[in-house]
Amino acid sequence: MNRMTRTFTDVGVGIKHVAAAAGVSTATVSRVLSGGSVSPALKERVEAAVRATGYRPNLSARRLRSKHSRTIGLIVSDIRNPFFTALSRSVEDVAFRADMRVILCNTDENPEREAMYLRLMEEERVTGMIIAPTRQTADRIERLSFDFPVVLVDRTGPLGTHDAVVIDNLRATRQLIEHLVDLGHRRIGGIFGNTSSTAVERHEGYAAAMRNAGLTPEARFAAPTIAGAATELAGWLAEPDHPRAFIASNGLLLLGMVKAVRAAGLTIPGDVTLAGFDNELWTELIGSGLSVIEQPIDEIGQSAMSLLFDRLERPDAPPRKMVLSGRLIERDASDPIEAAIPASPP
Amino acid sequence: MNRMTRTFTDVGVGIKHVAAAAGVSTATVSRVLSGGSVSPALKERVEAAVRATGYRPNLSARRLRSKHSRTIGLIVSDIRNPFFTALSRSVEDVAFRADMRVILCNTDENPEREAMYLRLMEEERVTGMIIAPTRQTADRIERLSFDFPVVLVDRTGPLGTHDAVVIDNLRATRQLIEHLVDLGHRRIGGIFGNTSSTAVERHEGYAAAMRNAGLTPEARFAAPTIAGAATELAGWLAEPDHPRAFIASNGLLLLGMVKAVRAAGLTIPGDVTLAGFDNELWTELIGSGLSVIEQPIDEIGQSAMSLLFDRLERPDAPPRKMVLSGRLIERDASDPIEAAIPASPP
DNA sequence: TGTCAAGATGTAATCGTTTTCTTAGCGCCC
DNA sequence: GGGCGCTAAGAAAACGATTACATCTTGACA
Repeated sequence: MNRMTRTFTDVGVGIKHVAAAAGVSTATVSRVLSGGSVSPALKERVEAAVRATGYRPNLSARRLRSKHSRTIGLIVSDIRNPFFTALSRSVEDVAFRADMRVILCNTDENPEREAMYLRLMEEERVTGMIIAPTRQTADRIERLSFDFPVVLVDRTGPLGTHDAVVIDNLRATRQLIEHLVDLGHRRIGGIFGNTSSTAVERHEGYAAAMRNAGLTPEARFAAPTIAGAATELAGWLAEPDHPRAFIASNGLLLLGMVKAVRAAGLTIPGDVTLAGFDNELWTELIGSGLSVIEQPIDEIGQSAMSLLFDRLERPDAPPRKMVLSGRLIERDASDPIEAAIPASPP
Repeated sequence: MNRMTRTFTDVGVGIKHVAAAAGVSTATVSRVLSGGSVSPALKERVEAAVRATGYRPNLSARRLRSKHSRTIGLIVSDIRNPFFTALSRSVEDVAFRADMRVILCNTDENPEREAMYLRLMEEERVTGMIIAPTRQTADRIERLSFDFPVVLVDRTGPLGTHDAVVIDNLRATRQLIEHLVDLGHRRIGGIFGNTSSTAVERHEGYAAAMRNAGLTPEARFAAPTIAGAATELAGWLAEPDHPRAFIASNGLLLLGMVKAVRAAGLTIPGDVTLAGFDNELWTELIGSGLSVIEQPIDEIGQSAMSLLFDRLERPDAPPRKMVLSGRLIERDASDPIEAAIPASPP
């Protein structure tokens, strides 16, 4: 026990040692461990030997032989985005309960990193992969064929080759716009991410809803980060005739917008009303003037895992796209600024 | 290519196919792939064969034979806590650059889950493990010996058997208290988590700093969650003679406290001043009356990985404890309430 | 009582790599 | 020109489990 030199080169006990200790064959040990049929007597002896030797099965060997990795690859584009954090937690939780592990891959919206991680998934022979890809990579993935189920989350490609879980972005954006219109806003700017299909859809929903209401869309695009949105909105607010309401295509952008508003010395909802996606904890703190679409993140993660498991059982079933819906959380500016003012063209 | 039935049972090409395609032995292929010495001619042929066959090395087989898993186990207690999110990102980033993968383990401060994940780390034969354990598990870990380096982050045990990266909690808490005292506060309550060594240290620092200033500590403990702190503080605020300043031992608790204050119809910094740990993005939004200790999270993650790599090279060096320091970010209540009022015993 | 099926156990092949060992070839030096 | 060392390459062992297959025991049933 008190080795004077540690070496970290595993010289641990293997299944052979256990077998020897229990006086049985390795096959029997294996069967005890994986629930094969063995007599109670032997089973007990083996279990005792396992305890006595402190045996830990070597998962690499097990995987190599059994061809089951019991591993889920989770590839997210920005783990600092609370949406993906919550998603990770949800996926990890399901995996844990299914006795599977999760390899965490963070790509920072970088297609090169995505590509490397895709390759890793193949080399790991993962049981399945859950990924929120950039637009670029989504296209690639849809053209590629994998030896394991792939589930796209939050983001999809145009082809729909793989299973997917998304929310109804068009509907959600429409709700958001209608809400702002109800409040009396006529000019509503939008800042959207420039890397994801989700941002694209939300932009489309925004544009459609605006036109539907007889209003003119004013959209700008930014890197999907706090700083990206803050810079973009700061510039916008510096323009003489800027809108008094804005929406953002995700929580990070929304926070960036709040910061920009504050930095410009303006108040919410006094000067500016905001709205956007993700019911992040801090949004509640703003109090009024910041309505959001809450996404059912836990359900997204759980659904993704379900789709994945289903797919393992029916590899040839047609791909399923699961569309969940967001929930509008109204945190109104009680006294909207432009309520009485007629709409003016940009 | 257009298989009519997908099966997900890997029948992929192995190193043998590549070897055959290139007209060489598997040993040569292996050497090409891992940078052994082969003639340029063969090397080229092998690389062509790899490309042509779409060969993906089987990592399980590789690990089994080579005994290097190139895998880091990361065990955090609550991935939804932005501190751990940032830590994960940092660790993942270093791992990625070192061509290693990260297994994500979230324990929800649950010792049973921690135990299962510890076992998993052994079975995975990880290269190393980075863990933020509960107090209970920290004690266990310190008594246990592992076949791989273990680095404790954020939290430690009393024995110091393993490498660790922490911040100077006593100093940080002292800074926090001194700052509040400078602002004129005499009664400062504290809410601390009840699962981590970190919370304990911060409580000790708090108590010491208070006594040092001739003040009476008033500490309470709660589950380290938003709800935990919110409930605790709500009750506290309902008491007739409660403090007007509070500190929290982490960001989650701090947010819970903000919510409780708001829910009680009180204002920050008007009625209550808060302070605590973790410079989370939302804290800035409060503006005034909420000072925080910013932790160098990226550096913590990077240092943990460094300690781990160092340990691999010198297994027998004495354990190192790396103590980083937090930075006080003052967001003052400019006009502290009790400034002119003499201290009153609780 | 003999046959057969079913269940328990052991033997040995196997998974896909890396690595050790061997051999072949080549240049160098005395 | 023979011995020596060095490098490139292949053959085969090894990694540690699972599992196909063979063997043996036992009980049921005709």
